[in-house]
Amino acid sequence: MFDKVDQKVSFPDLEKQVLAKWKEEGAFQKSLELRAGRPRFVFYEGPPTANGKPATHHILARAFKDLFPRYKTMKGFYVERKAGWDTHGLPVEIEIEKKLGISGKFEIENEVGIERFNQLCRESVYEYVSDWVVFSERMAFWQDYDNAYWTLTSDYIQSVWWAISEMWKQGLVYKGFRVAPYCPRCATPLSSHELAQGYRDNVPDPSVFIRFRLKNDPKTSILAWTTTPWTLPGNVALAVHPDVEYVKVRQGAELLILAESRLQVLDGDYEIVERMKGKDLVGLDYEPLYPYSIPAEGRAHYVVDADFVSTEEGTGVVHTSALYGVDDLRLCQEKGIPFRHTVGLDGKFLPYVEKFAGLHVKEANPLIEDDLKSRGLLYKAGTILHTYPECWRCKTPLIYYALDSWYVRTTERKAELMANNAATNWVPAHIKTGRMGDWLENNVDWAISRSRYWGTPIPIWVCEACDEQRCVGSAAEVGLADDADLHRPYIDSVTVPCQKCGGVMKRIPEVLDTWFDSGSMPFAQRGYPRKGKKEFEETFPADFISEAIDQTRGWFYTLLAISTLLFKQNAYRNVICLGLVVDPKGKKASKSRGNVLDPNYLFDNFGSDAVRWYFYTSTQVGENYRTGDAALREVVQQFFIPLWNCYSFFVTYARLDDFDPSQPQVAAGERHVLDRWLLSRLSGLTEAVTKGLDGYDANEPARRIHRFVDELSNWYIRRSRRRFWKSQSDRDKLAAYQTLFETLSTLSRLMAPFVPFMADAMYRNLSQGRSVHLSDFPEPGPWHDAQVEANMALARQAVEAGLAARDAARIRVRQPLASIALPGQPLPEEIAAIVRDELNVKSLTFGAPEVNLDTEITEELRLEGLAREVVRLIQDRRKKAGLNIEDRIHTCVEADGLLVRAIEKYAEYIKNETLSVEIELGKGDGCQGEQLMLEGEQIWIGLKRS
RNA sequence: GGGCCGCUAGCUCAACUGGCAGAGCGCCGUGCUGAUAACGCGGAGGUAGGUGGUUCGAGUCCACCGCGGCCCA
Repeated sequence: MFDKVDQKVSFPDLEKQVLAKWKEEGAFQKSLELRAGRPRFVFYEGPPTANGKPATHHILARAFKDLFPRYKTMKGFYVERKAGWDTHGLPVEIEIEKKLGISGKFEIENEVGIERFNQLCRESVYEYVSDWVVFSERMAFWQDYDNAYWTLTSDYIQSVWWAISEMWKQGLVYKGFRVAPYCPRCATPLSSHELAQGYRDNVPDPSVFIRFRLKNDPKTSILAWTTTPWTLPGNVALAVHPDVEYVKVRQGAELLILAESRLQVLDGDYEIVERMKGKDLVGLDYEPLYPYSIPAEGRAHYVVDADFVSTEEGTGVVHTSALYGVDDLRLCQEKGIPFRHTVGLDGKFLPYVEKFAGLHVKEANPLIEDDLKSRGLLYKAGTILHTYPECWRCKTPLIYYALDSWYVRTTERKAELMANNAATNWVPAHIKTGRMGDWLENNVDWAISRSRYWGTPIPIWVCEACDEQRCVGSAAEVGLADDADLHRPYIDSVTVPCQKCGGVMKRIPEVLDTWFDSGSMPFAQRGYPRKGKKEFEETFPADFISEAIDQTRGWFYTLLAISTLLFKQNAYRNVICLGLVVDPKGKKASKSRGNVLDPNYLFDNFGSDAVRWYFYTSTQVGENYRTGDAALREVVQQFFIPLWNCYSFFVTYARLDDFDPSQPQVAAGERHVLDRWLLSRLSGLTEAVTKGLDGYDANEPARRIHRFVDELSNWYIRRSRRRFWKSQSDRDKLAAYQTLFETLSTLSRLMAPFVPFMADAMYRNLSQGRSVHLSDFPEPGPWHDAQVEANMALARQAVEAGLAARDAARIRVRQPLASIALPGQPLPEEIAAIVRDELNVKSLTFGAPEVNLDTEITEELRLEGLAREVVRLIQDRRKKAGLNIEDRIHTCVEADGLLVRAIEKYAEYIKNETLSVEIELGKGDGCQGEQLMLEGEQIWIGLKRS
């Protein structure tokens, strides 16, 4: 016997009940035990940073992360789901700086101390973990939180160390320069994350045009433009675009070279004397502005070609200063141009830049202009307003500045990276060759070091005496216990003897890019290679990962890079790359805009299944989600309520009739055509959902399920209602129950990976309390019947045409008519009967050239129509009186003329339809009733429970 | 500045390889209802972001431009 189902249900409440049951039963654990020893399906959790609260976009990623493991579990795989927490990095540090009311390295090191600072960072990452667990459980994201990996543990850090040491052994780790936005006041580089917080519009800056005199022809100058005169003492080259048109122009006594499309920057008249391509200029030597910028050896101060040169502004010639621009540095490295710093970490010119030594770069700007002007090298100067980054802490304008940095030489393995990417299944597919492929195509060496505190310390020790370098791969190698805290500042004081000269080796001060931590998780989550060798080998690479598109250059890349370098393959075979959650207008959610959706609000108002379903169905994967109340309300109204009503309809009648699902099945061939049709559709649905999920497509399967529920509700159940309702229990009724039971049972299993709560609530009641998540995913039943499906489609078209014809004739459907003729081929009688019933006509013929409805209402038809009206009124009263569906009643009717004749003639019909034991003419004793109008005549209808 | 994605009805989104522009919501009219906070039928609502091109034929392919988003610089 099925439990009673409330037709009015609160989905959020329902979910909480199911959640409680899961906890009580240990459902997740059971689902794992059920598949123990079975082939694995490997999922990797991309660890969220644990020091912030979960937000709505986390529902999106977790919805997809949960879907496929659930599906594969039902398909018989063992799907371990190890949770993970990303615990290091700048966001954590910044939060602590805010809490302490400090900012910058000076205050951290000298006022707080690294020890206390890192202790606070460590504490802060635990702060939100319980929020995350509650959030994830609330949305049915099943994960093993008890065995989560934490990137801050010694085991994890040692695995990461091992990874770096392996790269070191391959000669892939080196020290070089890295240009970053740099705050000279705070003496620290800023991450892109910090940079994004501090752009300011309309910042005034100098705009200067400089003559670079050609060595072999001092009358001719190349004209270059810059907004940072302070970088001019560091000039080492001029860059031109090889394919752009340049011109040499005469102005008075001098000749100037610039891009033809930039001639507008010249003051006064000019005469073009020569044209050339950028590539024709390449190799020309020019007189250096200053003698400071290069070491003694190597060739500098000549024209080079560069693709990044644009002709949108300036002169089409880019002054290149090596250490003060990202492109500049890359170009000089590519071309082998030597360089050295002219400016120190304090933002002041170095002593050997004699003219400007000790001056801050901003102070030096006008002096440099003056100096060049006095030497005749300044063509013109002015001021421009542009958008320029400033330090989010102290509002100091940032400069781009090259710092020492440690790199991994990923460019050396670019071909392998691209091959491994090409072998990976990306969903959507365009990411592979598009965003990801493009990123790899333009791969630059990975800058892995950060001059910060709360991170995995880089395990490189350098000899103070002889500069010998050593990279270690475990704590033991530097004499530490396995469980030692390997963070700063403790690790900073660990020294090792130099094997080369016997001197003292000290660790470099940097910590590791946090992305290196998370990219190491395939092995570091096991503590590999010191531990977990077997587990790692069994679970590498992952079958499936999923995150949002912003991870292309984040986790998706670092997993690929690290695995390619260490294991010569990608760490994942299939990846779903999700779009972003935006507001209903397509704008990114942000606190300042006030358009952030609170996940708990969504869970409480719509239920987490509804939010999940919305993410699966609303748009193609990879697109953005315009998420708001209206979209979720629609999901509930369009899908969840109709589905629930199908289910509650079944349970209501199955209880009344004591339906027993274990009875012998009525053979499919003996069942009503509606049953055969529905089962055929169900079989097709099962096939399509399976195929879709096997291909990592959630969208099409979910949309198909939605369409199926619509057909189930608005065609099968609507047309089958009377079969469940009728009082005699015959084989047809049994077949209807068996069909609907099979359908709901299969449907709940098909839906289980998508909407785990709803599916479990349904399936449990249909299966004596067994969780749907412990069941097998359905296989398509042997019911496929293309003919029945085709005929039913024709029948629905026929109904559509017939109802339109009735509407055009202004005859309501309740009024029976004699006949209708429709175009097309005849349908089998069992299906034609459905059409007749739906159209309420006595006879249906096919083959007419157009729809032909017999609109004549004979007296006999009229009486029958009135009888149906009376039935409707009685039913309406039953409902209003709050009677149960199965209650028998005593009905009293008072009317005249045609109405009485209709009631008398169709008394049996009316009694049968309304469960009236008796129809009494007149206002009988105890009947609650009211006076009504029917077809222009008075009628009094009353009833009482019999 | 570069790359990728998107732009189709008032809103949210469909349409396998080029072949008569669709659905849901909303709106108007109407019908139906003892499963449904529903449902049916009809209707209004589209220069498919813009401009060119390829083609017998373009929402679909190509080029350029615009707007939105993400990433990189």
